[in-house]
Amino acid sequence: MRLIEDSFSSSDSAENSAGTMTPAKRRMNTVERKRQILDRAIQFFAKHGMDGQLRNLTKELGVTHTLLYHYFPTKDALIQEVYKEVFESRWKPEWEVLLDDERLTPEEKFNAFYLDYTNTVLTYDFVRILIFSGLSDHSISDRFFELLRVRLLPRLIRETRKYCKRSTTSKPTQRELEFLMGLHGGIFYIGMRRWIYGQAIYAVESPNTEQEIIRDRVQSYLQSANSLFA
Amino acid sequence: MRLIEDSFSSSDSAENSAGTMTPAKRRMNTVERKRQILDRAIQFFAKHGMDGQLRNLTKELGVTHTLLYHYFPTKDALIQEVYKEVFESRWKPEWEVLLDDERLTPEEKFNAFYLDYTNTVLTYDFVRILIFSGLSDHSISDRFFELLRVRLLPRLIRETRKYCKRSTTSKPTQRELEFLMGLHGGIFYIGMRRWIYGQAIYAVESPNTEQEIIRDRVQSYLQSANSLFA
DNA sequence: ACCATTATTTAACTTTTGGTCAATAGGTCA
DNA sequence: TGACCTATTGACCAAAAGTTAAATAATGGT
Repeated sequence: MRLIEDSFSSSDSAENSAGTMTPAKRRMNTVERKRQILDRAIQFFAKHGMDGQLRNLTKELGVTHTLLYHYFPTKDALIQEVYKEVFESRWKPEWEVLLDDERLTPEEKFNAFYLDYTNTVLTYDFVRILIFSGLSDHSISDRFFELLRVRLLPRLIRETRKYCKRSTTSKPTQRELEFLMGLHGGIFYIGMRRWIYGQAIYAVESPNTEQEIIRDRVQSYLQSANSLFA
Repeated sequence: MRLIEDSFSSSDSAENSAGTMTPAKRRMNTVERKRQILDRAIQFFAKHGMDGQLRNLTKELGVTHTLLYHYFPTKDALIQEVYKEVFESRWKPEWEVLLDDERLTPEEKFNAFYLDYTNTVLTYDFVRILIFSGLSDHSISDRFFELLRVRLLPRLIRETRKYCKRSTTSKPTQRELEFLMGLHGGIFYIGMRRWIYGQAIYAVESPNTEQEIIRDRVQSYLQSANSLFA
């Protein structure tokens, strides 16, 4: 009796994000279920932090919390997989290709890159999990910044210098890097406001506003770099 | 026996932040102890988040966790006081005075303000607690941004317009505000890198670097505003 | 249709943690 | 010194939360 009630009240078909109405498969195959758990865990931990309770997470899945231990040895193991997933899936190698493209001007590169960066990195999941990570251990935030430092910043500095018609051979100075971080931080702050502080910023009604904002800032950055580092 | 050991091993004199070596007063007066608890709670929650355990907090104080309930009715009450303390003690009304000062140029105002803002707001306690708050309920982060929105941004926009020799009467446009948020966010990001991601940025060896960084960015912002909103 | 496999659940254990309360003891004042 | 006040503690509780192990029931292959 209780069994039957439960399997109805908390089955997938009800919870299933209003619309896709899958017929509440009783038993999933391993890989599919694991995927499902991981996806949901990303959203869940992004929302509640890594202290979120497994029982609440599995409730969203319509499953008992003990089922998790069939797929992940421990909560921490699950969290590590969440980190890995969020972290590794978001970095686009294309960015490096884009920034190395000979046919584009520095300005075009900056604009294209930051627009795409905003859309792929500055998402709910990524921003929040990155910051949750930073607040506790620095496990992923460190790795992420390492990517930034090695793959991205040198290229952006190089393009900045190209724009200013300066030599691109010498090592970036601290001052150049800090000035660049002003632009970069200002753009990351867009994600902060949106996903941490819950601000609307610019509404859905104007999708190209974002592009304008970035264009303004990039232009400002490049022009000022030109006069600062002349 | 156990009693005696405990009162030695975890007494104040040991934990007492290496240096001030007070002789481990057995019994404090109410107001003094409350102050002490609150101060420690701020550091503690800033470090571990609001989910930090009371037993760990009081261990740092060399006191049983039940003592907290002598001073605060509940954990949440303590947290509210922490919020209030951190939040209310950091906002300086002088900032508004400074920005309204007739004798300073816009550039001087921006530089002076953001330098002081960096030093008072971008501290370990403040940045982390603000973000912890933003990640859960938005209780303080909302209030803080309200201050920003009402007391600060209009003044900064006004000064920006003055710098550009434009009329300061009309309401700030979305574009102006967003451009300003680029500067503001870039500066807040300094605190993020330092206190969330644990980056060194510029080391202690060069204390005036911070001033240079801000100066560069402010100058960039104002000059670009001039050309963007001409 | 039956059996082996394994996804899933149920029940139970353990530790953690916010909170209560009566008992203890440090400090002060007469 | 003795008595009162109250800061502080120790024992305890109940709910929360991670983890385990055995029982159950889909599913797929023969």
